Amino acid sequence: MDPKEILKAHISKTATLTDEQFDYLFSHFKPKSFKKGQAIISEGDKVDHEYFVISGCLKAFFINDEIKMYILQFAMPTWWTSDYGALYNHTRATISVDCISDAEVLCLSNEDREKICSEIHQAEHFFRWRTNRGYLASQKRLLSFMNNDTKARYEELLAMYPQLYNLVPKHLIAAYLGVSRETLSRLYNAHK
Amino acid sequence: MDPKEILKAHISKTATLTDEQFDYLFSHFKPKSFKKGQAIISEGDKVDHEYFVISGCLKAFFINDEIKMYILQFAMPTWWTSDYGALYNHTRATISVDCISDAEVLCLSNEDREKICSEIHQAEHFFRWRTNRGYLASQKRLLSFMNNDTKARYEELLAMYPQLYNLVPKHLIAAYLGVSRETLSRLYNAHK
DNA sequence: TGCAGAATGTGATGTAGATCACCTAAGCCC
DNA sequence: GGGCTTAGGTGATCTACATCACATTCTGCA
Repeated sequence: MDPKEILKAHISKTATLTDEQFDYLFSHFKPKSFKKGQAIISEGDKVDHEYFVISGCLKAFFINDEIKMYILQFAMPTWWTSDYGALYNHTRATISVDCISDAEVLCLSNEDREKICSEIHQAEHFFRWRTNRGYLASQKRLLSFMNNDTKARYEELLAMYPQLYNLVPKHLIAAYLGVSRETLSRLYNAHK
Repeated sequence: MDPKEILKAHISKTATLTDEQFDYLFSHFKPKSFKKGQAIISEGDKVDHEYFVISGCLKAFFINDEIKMYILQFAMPTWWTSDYGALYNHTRATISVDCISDAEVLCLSNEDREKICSEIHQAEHFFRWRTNRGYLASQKRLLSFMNNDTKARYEELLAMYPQLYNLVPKHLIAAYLGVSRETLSRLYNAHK
């Protein structure tokens, strides 16, 4: 399935666009390919695009002063990612994005998104719902952080994204859960 | 300042509505007053409204199996709150909302919001941006949870909302930070 | 105005998970 | 294909915070 069809199927779940409108919208996306390990956004960069994943897996992460990494999001096909804080506030990137595997993405600039949203009401509708889902997911994860211990969060993650177990090295899963790789290792070796 | 003017000032920061459009939009909001301690949404309720705070302070919270409370959000004037998960997915409330002080709010039904969004492009624009800000705040809080210890999060919270220190009992601040009230107490009594 | 319940402080003790140190196995690259 | 880097496992120790227990205000309201 080609990128255009994937995006079309994705958007048509929440918004009704005519073919002309969709073609117009799609004309603002630039396809791009990346190799495993390649950076898409690095800390300190100027950020002016967001990315829609067609294939592969990205991670959006934050590195703190003690060089510890925290993963905010794994981005799988049909997910969107970027440093949205930097993108919307026109500040430098504090969140980085790179490729866990080879990946194809569609790039959309902040400017183009805003232009399209103001020109096509249904596009604005789509982006409202997309953000909405992100907000709900983020709240849910926050609650899980407060309420559950590491083991419960690990199981929750694997129940939600079983593919991750094989696709993603364990120390990245630890960085998503916010625990040390040692603790995670002990965790799933204990109950087998 | 009356509720209508407060909402108008709030919305006009991100969207441009004509007076007629705003009047139409405003006609869908129902003002309501609550007393300190009163519940607005209780676990298990059917949720069909969201709430815009005019005065007072609300809290949105979750109670887990061990009857421990976690506060997702303090809602101050010009903030919006609800159990958005339940509201958008038409499920029963898992998040509750009640009043920390006497409060006035404007109620907007989910149905009316969607109707207005489809009728007025700029209203949809406003709600996209509102959700966006919520999403960014939620991501920031998640990062803070992973990266900072309790003391840093406590100081961050008070730096952001100095009013809270006097307005809100300490055990609620602990419930927001996700620590026990004992730990919080020891924390700010240590460094004085 | 007096008292019941809520809010807060503080000691003692238990524990999940961090950190450090070191080891093994598996990719990957010239 | 040999060496080097990255991923992963495991023991020992340390620490922030939870939990329990109880004392001490504060506060709203009968």
